[in-house]
Amino acid sequence: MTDAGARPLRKDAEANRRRLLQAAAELFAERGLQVTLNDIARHAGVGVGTAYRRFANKEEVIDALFEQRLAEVAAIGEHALAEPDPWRGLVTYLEQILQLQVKDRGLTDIINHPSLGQHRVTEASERIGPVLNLLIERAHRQGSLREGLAGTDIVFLQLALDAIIDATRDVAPGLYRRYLAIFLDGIRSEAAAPGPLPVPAPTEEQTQKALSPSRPPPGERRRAGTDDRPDFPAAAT
Amino acid sequence: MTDAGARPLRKDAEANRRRLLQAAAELFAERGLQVTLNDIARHAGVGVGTAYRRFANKEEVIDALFEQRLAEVAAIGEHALAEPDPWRGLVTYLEQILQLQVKDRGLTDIINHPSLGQHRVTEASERIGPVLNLLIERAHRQGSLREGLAGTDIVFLQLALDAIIDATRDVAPGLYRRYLAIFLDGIRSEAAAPGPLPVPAPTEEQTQKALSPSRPPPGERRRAGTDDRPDFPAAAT
DNA sequence: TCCAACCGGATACTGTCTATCCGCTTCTGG
DNA sequence: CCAGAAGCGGATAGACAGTATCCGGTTGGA
Repeated sequence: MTDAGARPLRKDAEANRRRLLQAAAELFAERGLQVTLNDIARHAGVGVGTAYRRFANKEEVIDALFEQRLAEVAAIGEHALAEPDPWRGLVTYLEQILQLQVKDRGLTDIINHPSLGQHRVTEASERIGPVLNLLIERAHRQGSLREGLAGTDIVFLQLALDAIIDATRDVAPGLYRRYLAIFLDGIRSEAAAPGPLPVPAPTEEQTQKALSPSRPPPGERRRAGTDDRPDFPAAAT
Repeated sequence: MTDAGARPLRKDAEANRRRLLQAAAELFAERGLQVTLNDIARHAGVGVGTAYRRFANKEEVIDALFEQRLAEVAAIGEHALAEPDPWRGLVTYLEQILQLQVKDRGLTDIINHPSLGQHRVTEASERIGPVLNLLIERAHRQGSLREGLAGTDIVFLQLALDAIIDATRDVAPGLYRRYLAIFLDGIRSEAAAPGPLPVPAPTEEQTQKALSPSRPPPGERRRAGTDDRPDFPAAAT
């Protein structure tokens, strides 16, 4: 469903389309979904007009990329399901998903503030919800999972960790693993003697920084001309 | 520091000032810090001009209220410190802070997206940081706290829980307690056999709703005339 | 009684993002 | 090789949201 359109675009047009998608992926990952279609165009090194001719609006761009992301997530789920040890499967799932989110701010956006997500949230949960439930069920059968824990719990646990990821991405990108470990210990059935945590505790300075708006959270202010680097030579013209 | 100004305001002016502060507190709690000074004025039943004559901008209003909130939080800290059992003290602290946040969206805003907080974050952490450290230290001496856990960890744990609170405030206001329990179990030293969780797992429907932007997260759209209910009769005029 | 202090709220500004338009350029098939 | 359809760039119009001011009219209190 990627590009099997009705009648083929002209060669340059198709190239620009890909260029835009690529730029959008990068920008979404880097800054989140709030980037402008104009931003994307500039980053892709094409005119705004071109962007709007290819995609009616940002929504369409997101849609075009969303499938990919969703597939990735689903793949992680399958992969986790393939893991012979159920508990390890669950852990792997969380680790991988979260790692993906560290690198892709846009993905986190869809999950946390689905302002642009709407129907996509539904789609996502229909796709990965079942996998999650399987993962949980398996772990329950193994007896490794705390009584009463449901698939939906994982979603909220992920949401919680996301907040940490978001706050620390630029300050201490791996810190979330510390709290993931804590979570996991709170989630397993037989409470093994809690081992050492994987990451050292954040310093007070890191903590401060993580809570400070110096990063570009919602409305970043980038100096002009910093992002209009057309990484690729323009197509036509 | 509340109102001991240089020379007293005229009676009506002072009344309006209080009215504005009151309105601001309500609105911040209900909708977060993103409300407009105009919103506040309308909610207070006074003109915008009046609002701007009393406070140069929203910042000033926040400042005027921030001290109160901070004091509340600090009080919770002290209170927790007074608790004879260190572990219970820590738990109490978290429970009470979080409960406060459920009711006050603005408080959460300052912590999570301090776009308007800045220096306030510093102030806050200077004020409650030490208390937190004492709380932790005490628990460590008791031996009830997991090795290596620091005061800063609590901040991030709180941040994580905040995300859940924010997402579920309107759908399942108490749900966060379920995850608090999980957290706590991941944080204590001797892993007691994990008891039942305090709140049932969220249904899939609740989960969906929590992730849906039907609530007013950043840019709510309220129908006109819904909020311009001057709860109090206007002062002068 | 008088006037400095105050009030309301229309409105001018500002900044941000969306989306279109149109003159020029480039592909492509006959 | 050439015509003209398809495409291109980017200035700019428009929509909106939030900020802040101004000024004619009102009020408190010495």
